[in-house]
Amino acid sequence: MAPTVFGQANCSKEHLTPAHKLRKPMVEKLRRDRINTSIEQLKSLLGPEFLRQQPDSKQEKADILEMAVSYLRSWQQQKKQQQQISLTSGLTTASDGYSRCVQEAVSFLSHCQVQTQAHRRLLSHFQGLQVSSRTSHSPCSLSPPGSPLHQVSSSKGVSQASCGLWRPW
DNA sequence: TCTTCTCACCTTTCCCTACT
DNA sequence: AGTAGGGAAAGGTGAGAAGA
Repeated sequence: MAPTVFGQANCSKEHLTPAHKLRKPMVEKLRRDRINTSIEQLKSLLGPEFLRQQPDSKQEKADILEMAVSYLRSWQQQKKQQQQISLTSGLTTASDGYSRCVQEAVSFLSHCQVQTQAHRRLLSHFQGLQVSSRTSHSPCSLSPPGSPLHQVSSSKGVSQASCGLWRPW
């Protein structure tokens, strides 16, 4: 699998330590894995949407990215329309919508019969969010801990994710 | 200045399809 | 059935940007 062409590139490579030469492919592989994992996640998020439009086609990475772009575009348009509507009705901001989501989740979990440890932790987590959302309405409260963005932005190497980018889909 | 990360390019491998 | 051709993905590498 190793490329067979080496040529003049070797000359400028002399200064690299053997450790560095060994590590580079691994680092690059990890990077590609991150890209592929994210594309896979994107694919699973877009899955139903994608299959509805292209039922028989093979899902290539480029297709997934294109679908994500078009989906985000339509989502933004939808969001604009919803903002128009919410201005005329009670809801004024996205954080109102988020608070209502948390409220719904707490209500649902409270009425559930199954009381596993995960269930209880989830419930107390959402209850905590209810309290904090009442006290602070910063834009970052739109990106709850545990949301995809929160997990990604806290991981090493992904620095671009800002708190305003979380999409509730 | 050194290290780390990212991008772009190239080669190789795998898989699918059309053709004989 | 098998083989050639093409596309997609994986993998390796150099170069340059960015950060410590």
